[in-house]
Amino acid sequence: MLNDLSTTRNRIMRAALDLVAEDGFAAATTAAIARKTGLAEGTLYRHFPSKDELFVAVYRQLKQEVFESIQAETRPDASLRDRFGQLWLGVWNAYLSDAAAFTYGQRFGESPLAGSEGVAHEGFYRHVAALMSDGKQAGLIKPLPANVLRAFFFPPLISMLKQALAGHDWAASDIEAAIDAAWDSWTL
Amino acid sequence: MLNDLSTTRNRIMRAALDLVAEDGFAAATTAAIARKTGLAEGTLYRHFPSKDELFVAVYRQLKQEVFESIQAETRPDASLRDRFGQLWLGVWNAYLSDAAAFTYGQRFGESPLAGSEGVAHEGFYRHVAALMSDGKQAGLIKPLPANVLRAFFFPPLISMLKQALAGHDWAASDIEAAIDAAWDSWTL
DNA sequence: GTCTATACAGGGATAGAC
DNA sequence: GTCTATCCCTGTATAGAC
Repeated sequence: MLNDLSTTRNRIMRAALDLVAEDGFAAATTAAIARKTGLAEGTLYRHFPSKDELFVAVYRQLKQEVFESIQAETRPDASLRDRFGQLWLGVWNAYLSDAAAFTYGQRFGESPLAGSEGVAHEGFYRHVAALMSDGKQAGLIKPLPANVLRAFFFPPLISMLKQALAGHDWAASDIEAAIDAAWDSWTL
Repeated sequence: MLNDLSTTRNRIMRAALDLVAEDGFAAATTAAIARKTGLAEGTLYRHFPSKDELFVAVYRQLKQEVFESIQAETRPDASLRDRFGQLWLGVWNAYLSDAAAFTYGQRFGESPLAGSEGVAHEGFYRHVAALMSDGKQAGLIKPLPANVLRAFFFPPLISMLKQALAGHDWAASDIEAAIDAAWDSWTL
């Protein structure tokens, strides 16, 4: 995620992301970002109007790239259960490949900057919504509100990701079991 | 939570909690805390050695009070399913009664200050562990690692709480359904 | 125990030369 | 586009009187 460092703008964004992931927003000062990129502080303001807007731009880019990465791993013609598993693993793999990006997302989400910003990508919600609606129509999935079902999909996944990125080495069987448990929470 | 305002120390802690909940850690400056309590900035340092230690003290107090509140709502002699539901509702009610305390906990958890600090109360984990172990022995609950099962208990609950405190009005049936879904994710 | 006053550092942001 | 220099503000923390 955010791995194209060919432009100065992108290098600034990546530096901001890494600093926030390492030591939080308080540590991601303009001085620190300038030092990490090798630029002067003044130069940052040629690329972003303010520090806050830089942080928001990073978050938007992050959401977009995670969404694209997940799209690539998903086959819409598979069975419901397989689509469910593919989506779960799509999110899992996307974030597992970039711990700093994951931590940035978590911290941004709890920061006041998140207020105006949507938490997840639009297309992403549509993706999950389609899965739920197909499953309800097939009589497989509980007729519950979308936000109840979502609460049993993403949050447990995020919780396990946090542990993975904190050093926990999940067994493949645990991953499978987690997908099963999520599926059990959704189905009749 | 943190509602005993009889001492200056407690009033400082509550002010810090409220400020962080309202606008994040960056807004909880010594000046803001002093203003909110009606004290002088210098006085804060007669009660806490540093601002960081104040924040940590608030978090510890919070964990302790949530734990006690949950203990009060739990009957150890009930059925497994009932104990499960009581625990779920215990956490739910504890945080629902104090939105600011909940938000403080979330923000603290994503801040670098959380690094050294345990996320949950010790007695709390023991409580959940007993539930799981009894359930596995009874052949009711899946023989999965504790951290997998926990991922399907607290994170969905927290997710629904966040929505509730953001203004969403959950139907009683949704709460019941959520507890059922969590139970389904745990059981064979 | 609480106040006033202040030291000191570090933060975001801008001006203007190159 | 980038750098240097600098402004101005705000933040934490301390000293010392009351």
